[in-house]
Amino acid sequence: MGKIDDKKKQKKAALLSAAYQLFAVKGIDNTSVSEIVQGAKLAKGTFYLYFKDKYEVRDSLIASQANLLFERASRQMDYVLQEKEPDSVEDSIIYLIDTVVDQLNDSPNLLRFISKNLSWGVFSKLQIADLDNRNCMDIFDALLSESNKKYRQKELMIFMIVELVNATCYNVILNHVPVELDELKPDLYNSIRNILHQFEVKEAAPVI
Amino acid sequence: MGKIDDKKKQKKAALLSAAYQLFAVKGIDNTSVSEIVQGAKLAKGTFYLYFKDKYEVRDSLIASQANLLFERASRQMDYVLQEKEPDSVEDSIIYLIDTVVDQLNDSPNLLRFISKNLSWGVFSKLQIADLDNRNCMDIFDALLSESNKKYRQKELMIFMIVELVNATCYNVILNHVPVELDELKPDLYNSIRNILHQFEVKEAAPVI
Amino acid sequence: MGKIDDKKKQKKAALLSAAYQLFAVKGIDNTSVSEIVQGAKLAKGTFYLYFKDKYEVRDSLIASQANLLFERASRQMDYVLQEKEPDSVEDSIIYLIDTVVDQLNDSPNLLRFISKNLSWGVFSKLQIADLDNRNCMDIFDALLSESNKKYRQKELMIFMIVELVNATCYNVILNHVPVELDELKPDLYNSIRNILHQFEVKEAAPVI
Amino acid sequence: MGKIDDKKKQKKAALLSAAYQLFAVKGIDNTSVSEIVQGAKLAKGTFYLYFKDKYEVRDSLIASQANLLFERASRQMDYVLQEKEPDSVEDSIIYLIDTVVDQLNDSPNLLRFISKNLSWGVFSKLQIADLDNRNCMDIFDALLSESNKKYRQKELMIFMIVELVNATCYNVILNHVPVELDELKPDLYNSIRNILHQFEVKEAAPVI
DNA sequence: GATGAATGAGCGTTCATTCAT
DNA sequence: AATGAATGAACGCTCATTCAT
Repeated sequence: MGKIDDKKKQKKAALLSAAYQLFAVKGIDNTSVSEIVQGAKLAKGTFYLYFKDKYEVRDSLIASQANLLFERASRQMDYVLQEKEPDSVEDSIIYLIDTVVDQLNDSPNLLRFISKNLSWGVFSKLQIADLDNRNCMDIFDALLSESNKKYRQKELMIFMIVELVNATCYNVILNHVPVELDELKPDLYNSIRNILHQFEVKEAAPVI
Repeated sequence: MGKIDDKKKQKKAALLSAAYQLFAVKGIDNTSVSEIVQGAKLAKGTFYLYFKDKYEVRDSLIASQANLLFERASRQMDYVLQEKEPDSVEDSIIYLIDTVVDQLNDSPNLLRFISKNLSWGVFSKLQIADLDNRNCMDIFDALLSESNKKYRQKELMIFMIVELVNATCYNVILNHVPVELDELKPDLYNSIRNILHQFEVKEAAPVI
Repeated sequence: MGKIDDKKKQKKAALLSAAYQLFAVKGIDNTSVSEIVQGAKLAKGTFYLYFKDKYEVRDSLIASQANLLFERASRQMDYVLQEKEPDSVEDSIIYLIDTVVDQLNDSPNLLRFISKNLSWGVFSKLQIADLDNRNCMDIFDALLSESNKKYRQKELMIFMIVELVNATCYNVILNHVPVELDELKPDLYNSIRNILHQFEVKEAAPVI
Repeated sequence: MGKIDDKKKQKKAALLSAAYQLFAVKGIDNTSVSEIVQGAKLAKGTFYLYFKDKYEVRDSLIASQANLLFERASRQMDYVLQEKEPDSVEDSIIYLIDTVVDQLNDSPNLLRFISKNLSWGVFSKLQIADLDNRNCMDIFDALLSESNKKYRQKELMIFMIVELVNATCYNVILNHVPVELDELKPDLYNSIRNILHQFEVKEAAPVI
């Protein structure tokens, strides 16, 4: 019966949602299963019907939240690309990042959760469910390969960009130091453009 | 009597040292007071004579470890500057950062501890005890003011540099992904130079 | 309709069988209702349609398992007695016991379960279903009354024999200490003969 | 300071005593640490200062209780032997067993605890602290070697005797079935004598 | 000042039992 | 009749904190 399955999904979602709030605010280590079930208004035992422990909840959340993040970013990009061809691949990447940054700005919990739990090792292999099971790296790759420019060490380049965005936005959005997000953006995006240039392979001019 | 004070300092130092090792390896949340006093070979009650709780220990450690880090970096720079004038302020800054990065590479515990606990808010106001009570920002400031170039929004610039270094080194040194430190350095330092250029204020050429 | 009753019997049998395996291997206290229904491939709630709790299952199992044990022993004896008259009642009793011991040796689970759960109080009143509702004591009694010898305190005598067999076989069969079953048997059966002699009432020779 | 050590010993003793009562009456599996500390009127955490878990308590109790049992039996024997030389080694062994049986009769908890927890494997290797660290088997051995008779397979013989005593006394003392202890003793001891005879090696009469 | 035995709240986890479906 | 999701009490165990010595 669909009714029961619906209720189960609701319960699981309630647990994930409660855990997400708590993980983002207090961190995983300072969040107890008791607090999670209290937040979800369920009995303690119910938690263990759905998850092995809180770390399984975290893993589930990482996947789903990153999914949401990139899904929304991807949808946004598709919408924009319908309207107007971007001037360059760099512009596209900046636009993609800007969409992500705006999402993080709208949801500090998402930012806190992602920053605290998403290491590069996990991030780079993350599967985005609704995008043909491609991982995050593939999305960047696809964007880059549309360019007529060549890039060396693409993974290192993306790594540097992602870490720079993540680290600076964390402080700026959550603590408002040393500047506000609006003030950061121009210089952040400029730096990203510089990093892209830096990894660009200049081919020798063909000899005539 | 100094002897008693000496003993007290020794005990406090023993607690700090034991806590530092444990915090770096297991994280604060997974370190118990019992483990700290065991490591310091002191009684459990003694801990509470010196610290309110383990979070006070963490705060104390952040200050002292960052102190050590910058003190060493500063000493190293002074030593080098005696030998040879650097070609430019950019070179000096890169050199300073390189010294810090090498220290972090030599002591993963230090890196783990600093990275996880040192927010920009704390960092930017950090007092370096043995350096005329100047804070870390002042050191950069001093270096920059020696240049004949002008920089806008110095704090934002330093913030971006520090966060980029911190975030990339954390992954590269501790997890060896996506590359090894030697491979990261050239591109990391190149990016830093780019950030410096980006914040450089080009003065209008004087009209003759 | 018989079909429904059949299904019910099947389910009850499945629960008993699953419980028996688990009780014998892990002991009652370390066996959960969850494990039993899992073994029986039934839903958790179904258990409570057939039994109040696992202790009722145990009681039910004791009866049925002891039943099986003695039924098989009895069948075996009947079969043998058809062939050849035993030399003496002692021989018959030893033969009966040997049959039981061999069954226990073939099924350590049965031994473990019986030994841990079958007290003398329960055993001595145990009804054997297919044997005219006679209890175990009656079987011994019948055997003994076929003899031309007289025995005093028959119940005490049987008690001592049963306890000696049970206790020694438990250790020897399950733990193989201090000897193996083959090495135990001659001395065990010899001791039983001695116990039988010991309880034999020597009647005064009739005066002529 | 002795005072603190005294208090510690008192606490450990209180825990052992409370556990002993509970283990004997309810069995180990149905006894919780909570109940033990409640019985000892201590806090839950205190339990874990003295024992790893309840199984360590059990092991400690087995050793100490068996020690007490045999120490008392041994003392009693020494006392009696001062008065009068026993007529034979068989008499000595029967006397030793009788002393043990009387102790078990006086303390049903001891009997219940010993019977439920002391397997032959454990028993046969049990070290008696105050008896030159000899184990239980050694005591029997020593008694037997004082005889001018020879016995084969001494371990098997003692095993059969111990198991017979243990099994019969458990039912008779605790459940008063099928007879009372006074009624059991003559036949039990007679059986033991028979077992001893049975294992006695009759040496061939020297040929003249 | 220093100790470490003692505490008890709170953790993660299990499980007998209930009950809506 | 049969199910299995849900419950919450109770488990074993840890640990920050206190306090008599």
